[in-house]
Amino acid sequence: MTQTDRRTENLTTALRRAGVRITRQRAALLAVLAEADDHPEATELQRRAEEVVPGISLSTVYRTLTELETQGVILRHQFEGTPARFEHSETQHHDHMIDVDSGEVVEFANERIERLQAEIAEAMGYEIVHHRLELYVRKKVAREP
Amino acid sequence: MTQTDRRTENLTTALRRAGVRITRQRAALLAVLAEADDHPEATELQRRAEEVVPGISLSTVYRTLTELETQGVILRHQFEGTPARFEHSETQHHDHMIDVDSGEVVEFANERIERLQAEIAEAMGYEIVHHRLELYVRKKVAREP
DNA sequence: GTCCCTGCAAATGTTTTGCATGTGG
DNA sequence: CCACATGCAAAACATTTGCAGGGAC
Repeated sequence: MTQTDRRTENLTTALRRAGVRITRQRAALLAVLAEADDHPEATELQRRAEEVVPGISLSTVYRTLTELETQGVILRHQFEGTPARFEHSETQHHDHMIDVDSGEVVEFANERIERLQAEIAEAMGYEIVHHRLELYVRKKVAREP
Repeated sequence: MTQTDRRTENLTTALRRAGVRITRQRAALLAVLAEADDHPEATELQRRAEEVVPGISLSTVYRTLTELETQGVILRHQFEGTPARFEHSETQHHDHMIDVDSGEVVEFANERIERLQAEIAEAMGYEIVHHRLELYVRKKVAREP
């Protein structure tokens, strides 16, 4: 049993305890999400899940993603100009850089930025519920052409 | 002549030079945008513009907003869970805090965060095209109830 | 007068929902 | 078994677009 399988198993148990039935469709999506190290959108997740559950409908994919988001299992990102993209939330908090040319998503974390954000909110009488930091970037060329 | 009027007039001239015809609809939207100190969405801008140009269509509003964004006159923000919201871009760069309870948008600027972002991108071989920092916040209560 | 712009209606793309049927626990 | 999940089709929603007529310059 791989570590990913074990993680998925624990998750499944936790979800069941939370009253979420683990159907074939949901199990497939959980597996797909656990394996994914990119940030796929709903249709891509459907495509990947179909290898296990042919005919899984897009509505079910969306309904499941919403449920998993509610349960805190996954994160939904709305980057500019694309459908929502998803990732499992078992990793450390991080923000995203999006390569505007390739669409590739790179994760990064910076403790100082996090702290500054909290301070700013605090100073204005607010507390942060969540935040969103996205850097839309382009690969640097060694020298101007 | 107010300062807002003067700004709008200069803008109009600049846009005309850029080959953008200033129709009644566009003039109305420019005026509405210049006056607005909030972050209205397209339908709200249509509502406000209708006081000057009754019957202005939503397509025209969207088309104009896209054009003005291209010309660098306005900024389009896609906050979570709402249609796009717009603001004129004549002010200093800033980021946004969104009160999740009221939907109110508060602007803030922080030079250190800006610098950190640039450094992070730089360190990973990228340059920032643009970025997006949104703090979804809640008003702090003096003491837990 | 010439293009560009407008309004309308229809299309688009993503996501949600109503309903009859299927199935996990 | 039965409450909840699914698939399908249709709706919802924000935004864009094709087209015929109108207006800025």
